[in-house]
Amino acid sequence: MANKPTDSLTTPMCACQINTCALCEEQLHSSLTTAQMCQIHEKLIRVTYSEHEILFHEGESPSCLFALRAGQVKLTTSLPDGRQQILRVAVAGQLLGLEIFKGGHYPFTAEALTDIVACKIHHRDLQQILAANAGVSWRVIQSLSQELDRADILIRDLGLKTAQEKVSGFLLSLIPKRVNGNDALPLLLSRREMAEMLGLTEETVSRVMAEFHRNKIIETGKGFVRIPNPKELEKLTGVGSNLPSGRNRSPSE
Amino acid sequence: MANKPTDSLTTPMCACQINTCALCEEQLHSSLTTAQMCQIHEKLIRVTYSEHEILFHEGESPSCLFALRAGQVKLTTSLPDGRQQILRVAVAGQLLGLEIFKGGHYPFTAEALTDIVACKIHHRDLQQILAANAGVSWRVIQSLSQELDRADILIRDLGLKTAQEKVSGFLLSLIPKRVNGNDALPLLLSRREMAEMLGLTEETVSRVMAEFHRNKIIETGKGFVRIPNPKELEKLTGVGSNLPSGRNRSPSE
DNA sequence: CGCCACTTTGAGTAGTGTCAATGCTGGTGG
DNA sequence: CCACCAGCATTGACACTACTCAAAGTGGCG
Repeated sequence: MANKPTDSLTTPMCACQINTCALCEEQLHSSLTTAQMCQIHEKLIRVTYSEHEILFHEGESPSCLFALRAGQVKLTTSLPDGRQQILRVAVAGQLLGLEIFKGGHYPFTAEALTDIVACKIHHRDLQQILAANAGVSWRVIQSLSQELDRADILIRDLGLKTAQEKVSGFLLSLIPKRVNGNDALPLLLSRREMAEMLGLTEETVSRVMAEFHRNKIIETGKGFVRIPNPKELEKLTGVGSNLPSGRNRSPSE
Repeated sequence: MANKPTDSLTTPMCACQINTCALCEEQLHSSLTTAQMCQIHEKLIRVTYSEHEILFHEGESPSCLFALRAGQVKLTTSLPDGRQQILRVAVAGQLLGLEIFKGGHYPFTAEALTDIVACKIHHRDLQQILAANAGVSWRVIQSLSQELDRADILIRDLGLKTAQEKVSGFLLSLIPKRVNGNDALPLLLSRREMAEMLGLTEETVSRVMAEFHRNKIIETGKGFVRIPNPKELEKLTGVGSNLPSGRNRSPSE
């Protein structure tokens, strides 16, 4: 198995489009019959959004869950006075809106950072599917588990790190798994948005980035960053064990 | 050292203990046969821990998932230099260690804040159970969904709130749903631990608490707080729409 | 060309962290 | 029983990070 997520193989064995949706990728093929998958696909609705469009607002009554196929979505929550926090950025392959299972309202606003392709599904439809297909449940559980893990890392960084550490950690997170040293990395977030993610102000982010630039640790440009030597940045993240001056005292003697 | 797995087998309808474990409460009864439930219970191991005992350490290879039956557990992660962050406090009824489904290692340390009673289950056993019982999967999904929701709230608070707002928000979170006005609420966290949860220092927490005390907003004592008039605190949390001076500028023009 | 959004830079300061000293409390052992 | 100690909490003086306010630079687009 392990066929490419691209629509490569894609023998559309039925009216629906097998193999084209995040909810139905590799890991499900083994556990579902074709009939089951078609049944699922009947409930899926292909949708697209343009950059800056809102998928849904915080506080709205949830109806649908999304499986992102292409593009990135920014998830934000805010305090009543307008201060805004980016919770995470969802990328292709991730599920979005899983929080609705707890009932209540969407706990955040979802805004397209790029043009988006997604499959959405009514959450009661999904609930039925979950009841019938352990494989889908398993996929959902893994997805949630990973989101929670990412959330925990952000909590740690927000709680413990200095501005420098936050920014360098964020920049490092842009580097894809397969390290190809010197490429320019796309940076979809503005300074303000980076600030909203890291619990800083845009001026602080800008200053830290400028300093990194001066020190030849990064090269900046509109919509991208280049990180010639990630090791340099790692020394500044706090997770690389050495730090010049932590914001919170270290409890280790 | 750590655990004393008191495999106390007691009571009900079959050899296993129906109705006594968080994994198997009300919502499951409808969807599982007694036989199925017994099958699950066979895999569960009743364990107890004393206050301050460690259930597992960050970075350890995960073997088990826990369902908390009684007591509270503090989940912490830290940077290599020792700075420590409390991610959340798990209470009775919650599942603990769900993050292991993503594979890898425990992403946090779990330490008993009180004496603990829990059921633990090997994660491959649970995986089998999940594959066979949609009802259990559903329960796990809901639990994860709720944890994620709580994590998001902490992210928001860490990113946006001032020290005052953080502390008042934390204090309000101690009030149980069923409001019984003037009772003393148990406070299991020390000042240091509150600080580790809120991204502050213990001195700052202490000062804010002292100020609240001076202003007659709270009464403090060893191991408890009293909040005579929660409305007063709500005015200081930032979620109550009015705030004297937010730390981050409000982007709302 | 001029407008607008975004970014950068500067000067000043509020809010927290840091360091240090003291007080309080509960447990331990002589 | 009390003296001692260790851990937690409080308080003060001071330092410094990151925020605030302000102004100017940059680049895209009608």
